[in-house]
Amino acid sequence: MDDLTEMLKGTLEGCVLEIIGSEETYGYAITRRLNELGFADVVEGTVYTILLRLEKNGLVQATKRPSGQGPPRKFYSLNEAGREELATFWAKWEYITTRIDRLKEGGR
Amino acid sequence: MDDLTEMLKGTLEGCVLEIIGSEETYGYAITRRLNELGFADVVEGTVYTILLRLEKNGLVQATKRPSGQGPPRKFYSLNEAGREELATFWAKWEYITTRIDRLKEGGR
DNA sequence: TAGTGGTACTCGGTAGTACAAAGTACCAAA
DNA sequence: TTTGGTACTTTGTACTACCGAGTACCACTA
Repeated sequence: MDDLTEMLKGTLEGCVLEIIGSEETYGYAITRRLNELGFADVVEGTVYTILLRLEKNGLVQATKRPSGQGPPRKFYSLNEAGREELATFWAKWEYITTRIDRLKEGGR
Repeated sequence: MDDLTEMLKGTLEGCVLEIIGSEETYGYAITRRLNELGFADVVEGTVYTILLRLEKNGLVQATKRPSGQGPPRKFYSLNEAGREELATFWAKWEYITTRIDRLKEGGR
């Protein structure tokens, strides 16, 4: 699938939140997860900028831990604000997809 | 529904293409249509910038016609390139929504 | 022991998009 | 004559994903 970047704007951050919400994890693994989900062109730089933004906005908590196979990993988990943000993300997603699908069906 | 702007990036252009594709129409009416579809905060400025972009990229054809109740209207219709772009838009949309819904279901 | 490749994070700059804001202009009705 | 609805344009801004380059740790191997 060719260039999806514009369409991913605003949704990729939510995807990262969802991944973190389901399991405490770190940037490199999140990138791999997104790639295997089908977002093949998402690169590390993108994920890290999202993670730094989430941290700056106080939606996640970060802990650095040694890795055993490379440099130390920075593990992220959602805090209360992050869980709320995730919920509103899914609400928005639901809202938009229903409207657009309605439009697609020639709907009113 | 509060601020959807970031999530609409990349999709709004496709919505406009779809609207034009189903009926030759003009900017002001497209804005109203989007608003009644549920995209309440989309304003005229946004739609006009999209229309100018579509025109610049050679995806639509524009014709100015007198209105009878205001200044002349600029009617848009899709050309062949526009119809192709619309098709790839829906393909991308399908692709992304299935992946994200899969992620949402905790899926893999 | 030097080199290679996989793991892991950071940072500065760029392009694209929706939006805000202000302006222009036409017309009908109060 | 002023208001309000219709209709388009233009300039500037904020936000986001991406690119590219850099740093650094570790295991394996020739």
